[in-house]
Amino acid sequence: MKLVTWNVNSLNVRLPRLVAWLGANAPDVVCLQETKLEDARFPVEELRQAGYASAFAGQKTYNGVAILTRAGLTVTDVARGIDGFDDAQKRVIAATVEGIRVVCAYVPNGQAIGSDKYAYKLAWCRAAALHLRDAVARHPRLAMAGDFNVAPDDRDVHDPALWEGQVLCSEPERAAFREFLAAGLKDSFRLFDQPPNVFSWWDYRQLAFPKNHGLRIDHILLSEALASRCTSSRIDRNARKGEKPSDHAPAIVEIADDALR
DNA sequence: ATGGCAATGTTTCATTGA
Repeated sequence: MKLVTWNVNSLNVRLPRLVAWLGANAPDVVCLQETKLEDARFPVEELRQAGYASAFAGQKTYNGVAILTRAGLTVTDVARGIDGFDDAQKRVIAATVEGIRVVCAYVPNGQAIGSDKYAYKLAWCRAAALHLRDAVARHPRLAMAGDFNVAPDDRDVHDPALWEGQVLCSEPERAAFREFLAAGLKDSFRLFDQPPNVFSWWDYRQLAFPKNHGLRIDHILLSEALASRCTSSRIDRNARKGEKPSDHAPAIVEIADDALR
């Protein structure tokens, strides 16, 4: 199974790029963030023609998440939001695909240390980690994929001194990320030897992408049962190139078929 | 010290993102 997460920064704008990428990469499951579309405007038919079924939870302008599954895969138990956490923002959708629980998450950005949005981010992460513990207990084969808006450690930052203590890199955010791992998950990217300076997001400004001034903030976390059967984890930097890219690149894992069902 | 860029709707600017 090939599982992907991609913050598309507006599905309306990025649909042609997404459809082209699906055709070239043939993933089985795709977690999307920042669709920025109300459910009534979700491009169900266009994606169906591209060979994918859609489950989604969206809103106008901000946020919005979706899980796409290759036609023919069995999808059950679609759930939206975090149990016990009342949140108007559409940031979580989960579904069971071929026996694997897939949680698609768009963690709040946090804006600035000490801001209301930063407090919301930390509260959101606490609630999500709590919920995750139950979810992993119920679903031994679980993948949490999304835009975590946290660079877990300095290897994930192009200039750690510049970013030290800043939002996306602050210690409370990194501790929140470790709480996700403590729920019983592994950062799939670090299951493998990786080259240095691999990132998933680059600012649109200041030629950040050509200079590779990026952060690795998009992650696929795997429960033990899936981590042990994961054969690769990488980021498709090429998807950040060309006209009208998202500022994020997709992260991709492959899981051996014997982990399914 | 600050803005740089992109997307959206409140649209010819303000807000948000990261």
